[in-house]
Amino acid sequence: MPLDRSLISGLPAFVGLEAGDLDSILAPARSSRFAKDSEVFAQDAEAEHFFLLLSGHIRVVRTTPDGDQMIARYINEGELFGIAMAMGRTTYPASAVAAVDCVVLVWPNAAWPGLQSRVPAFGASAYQTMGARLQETQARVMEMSTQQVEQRIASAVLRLVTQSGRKTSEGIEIDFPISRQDIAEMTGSTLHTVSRLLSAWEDEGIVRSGRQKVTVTDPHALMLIAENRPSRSRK
Amino acid sequence: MPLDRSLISGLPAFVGLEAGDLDSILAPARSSRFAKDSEVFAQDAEAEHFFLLLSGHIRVVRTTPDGDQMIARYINEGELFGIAMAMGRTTYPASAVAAVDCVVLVWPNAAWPGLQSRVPAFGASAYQTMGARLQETQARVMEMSTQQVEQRIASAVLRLVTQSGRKTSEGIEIDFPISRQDIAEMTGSTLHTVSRLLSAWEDEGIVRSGRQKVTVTDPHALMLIAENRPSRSRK
DNA sequence: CGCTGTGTTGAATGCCGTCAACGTCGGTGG
DNA sequence: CCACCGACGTTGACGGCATTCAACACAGCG
Repeated sequence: MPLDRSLISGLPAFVGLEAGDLDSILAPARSSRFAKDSEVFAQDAEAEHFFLLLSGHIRVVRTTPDGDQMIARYINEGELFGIAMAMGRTTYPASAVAAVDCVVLVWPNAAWPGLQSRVPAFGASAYQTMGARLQETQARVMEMSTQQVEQRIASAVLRLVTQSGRKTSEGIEIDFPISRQDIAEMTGSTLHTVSRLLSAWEDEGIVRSGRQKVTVTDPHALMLIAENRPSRSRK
Repeated sequence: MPLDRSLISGLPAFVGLEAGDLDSILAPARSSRFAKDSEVFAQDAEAEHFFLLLSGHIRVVRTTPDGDQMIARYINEGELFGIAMAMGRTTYPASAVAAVDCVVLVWPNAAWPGLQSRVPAFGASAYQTMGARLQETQARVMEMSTQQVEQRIASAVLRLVTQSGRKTSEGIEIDFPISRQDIAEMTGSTLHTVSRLLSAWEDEGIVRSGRQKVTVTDPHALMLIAENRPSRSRK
């Protein structure tokens, strides 16, 4: 049974496309479910598909030859990922793991050239995604070069709540389970340092956090920390 | 007088293109010279052109709001740069400065859509470039997260000599003037640390370096350092 | 009811940035 | 030609930030 075009018609990447275009895009795709903690694709594996996240959250992880891990990014609903082909690669540069139960659209790589010529806006969208990621990544290099750990962690938490936040009665909560270790791997730090800082922020009333859970109650204060502009009453 | 297609016919980005395609590419371009230390474009300026480096070396520099600088990359001969448009940007995310006297081809942004549809290989080449840079940048984030300063600096020097090296009687020399400060800004370090390490390596016979100049005499030893596999006779 | 994954907190170590002083090279102008 | 000056480079001493090491607490699950 073919996929319904309502699946993707609302996505920012595809606004303004006609029904026929949407059908062309969906024709070679199938949808697939991934349970929490299962792997969508593995680093260095032959890239045979590309993906779009319909629902859930996905963690993109890179591992060094000697076993160190880092989280390259989190994928949000509606984003393309695993587009190795658009980057001119034949293998995936990282692994993708479902942070929660996920539903994704999967295309075989072979569909890429046809899609790109038939629906140019689709190719453009992929390149747009790539450009955005290049910018983010460069901003991250800059952060790592010039900022201290506390500022980097504050920035990372802020990015997470703005990109994947959910409003609750207490503040804005990160929408998926995330451990101290995860935040450490995003910021080039250690779970110990992250734990200490989150505890300190909790004492100051900026965040509330628990097991695999972080809620920001005072985003403005966090922003000041991220920009290294100490508010009054900080050491 | 129109530009001659021999200017670009030998570039890896354009191999296999027909004469007509090359002429189409060159038609909207003009060539321009930039003296050493002059600025090709400025960070945050409106992006009105994109560029290809015909000869020389260009330093791409990002500056933070509070004045910290870092070197995002060096552009080598034959590479596209300043392709903000392909990334969906309207301003340049960094400044570009001639590291030596340079000759560049300059296209107005307005030429982009036409070129891309008339010579699809040209657009593909730009996206290829963008993909390569995304990979490099991600590798750099990884490096900064997991490696110590000595390894990062060793990697940076190795990249410089492999991408922009020139063989001399003593070893492979970086082909343009580069200071300790420059290397520090590439690695998120300080000129002091860079100086100390280069001195130490010189004592071990791995490099020879002088004013704005670095020559690697034992690339293999440097590689061992970059991978943190200490050779014998290192502390 | 133990076991595993997660989180907290204290103490010690060490890398590397910061501060400081000096040396050296190359260009420039008198 | 020489004196001066600024940019670049070197080296030592010190100290702070964050990792490392260690021990414990707590939750969820089989």
